[in-house]
Amino acid sequence: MGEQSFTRESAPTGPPAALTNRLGYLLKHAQLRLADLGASALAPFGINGRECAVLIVIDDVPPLSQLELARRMGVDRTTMVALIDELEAKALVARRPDPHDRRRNVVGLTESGRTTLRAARSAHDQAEERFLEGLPEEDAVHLKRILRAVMGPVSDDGRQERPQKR
Amino acid sequence: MGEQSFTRESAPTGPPAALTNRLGYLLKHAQLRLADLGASALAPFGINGRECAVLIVIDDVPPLSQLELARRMGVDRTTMVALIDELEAKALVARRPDPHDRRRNVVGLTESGRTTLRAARSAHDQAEERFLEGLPEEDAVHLKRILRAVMGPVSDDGRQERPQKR
DNA sequence: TATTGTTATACTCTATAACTATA
DNA sequence: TATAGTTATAGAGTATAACAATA
Repeated sequence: MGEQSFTRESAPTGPPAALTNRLGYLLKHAQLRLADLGASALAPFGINGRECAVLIVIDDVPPLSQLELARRMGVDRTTMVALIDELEAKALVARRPDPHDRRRNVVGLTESGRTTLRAARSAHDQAEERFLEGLPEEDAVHLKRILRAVMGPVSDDGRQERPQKR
Repeated sequence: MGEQSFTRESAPTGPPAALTNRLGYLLKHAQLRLADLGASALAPFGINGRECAVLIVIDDVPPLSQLELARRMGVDRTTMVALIDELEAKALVARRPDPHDRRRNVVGLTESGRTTLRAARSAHDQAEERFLEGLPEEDAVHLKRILRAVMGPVSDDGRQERPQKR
């Protein structure tokens, strides 16, 4: 690992306040910390945050092809192929050729996928609670509201109206 | 580019609310958006966010070796070598061998580095304002305060007391 | 023997281009 | 001719291991 020994006078000093007080630094590291907690929470289920997100989308919307799924999530279709490969190898999703258009694969959750998603979601929610622990209840609500506001107007189906990346 | 044509009935629909309402999603995409704005703001100065962060740390703390710099920023020393290489090629920083310990390189800002940092910092601050525009003044303050709170107690010199990553 | 800077290497993540099969 | 899925390849970004110079 990092194996920092700190044998000299140099204590494990972090970045200066000039850096850590910047909004960009705070956002990035808050995100990293939550992602870390989330990854630990999901690990027992053999999935990572990204795979969990795919499961959520598949679960939430009507049956979609890989390409539609990729567009929804803002990743390109080659990335989606690998993602579905992984999830199919874990037997959490299944590809079915669309009988109406044999070029397309419709992707759906398996029974195991549904139960895994339910449990994973709950574990991830607990991680989120740990992330927020120590905050006054109202601050947790504030945080989500403010983040939604800076992300710009979002239509009913969750579509962002500002250009999104990734 | 993405060249998504949407020739069919499928409008450019985004991820469903089941995903976009999660704190992890909001944090990640807020961070991506600010990073994007920041990158655009810094581009005219020929540096990226990470390089700007290095300049800030070099500017803010007493003269440090590459290794100390790397520790401060939570990157490993091989990454710091490449980072300093870049910044030195742009004549923004200079390596000086430490006369007291000839294994070490003390890194400092050049005159050009100082003026560039000043201008870049100001441009980046403006990007941050654009990111927050549309938010009530108090929400912007809330956001920073809440993020600082979830990041855990931070000592005077900016050192985090919880384990940090990256 | 340990530490600093360096280089070479590998690994992850993602994007681009090209191929196939279908339409 | 265009589209969906796939594969191969290349590019960032970052981590690990090994090496030279110095302590």
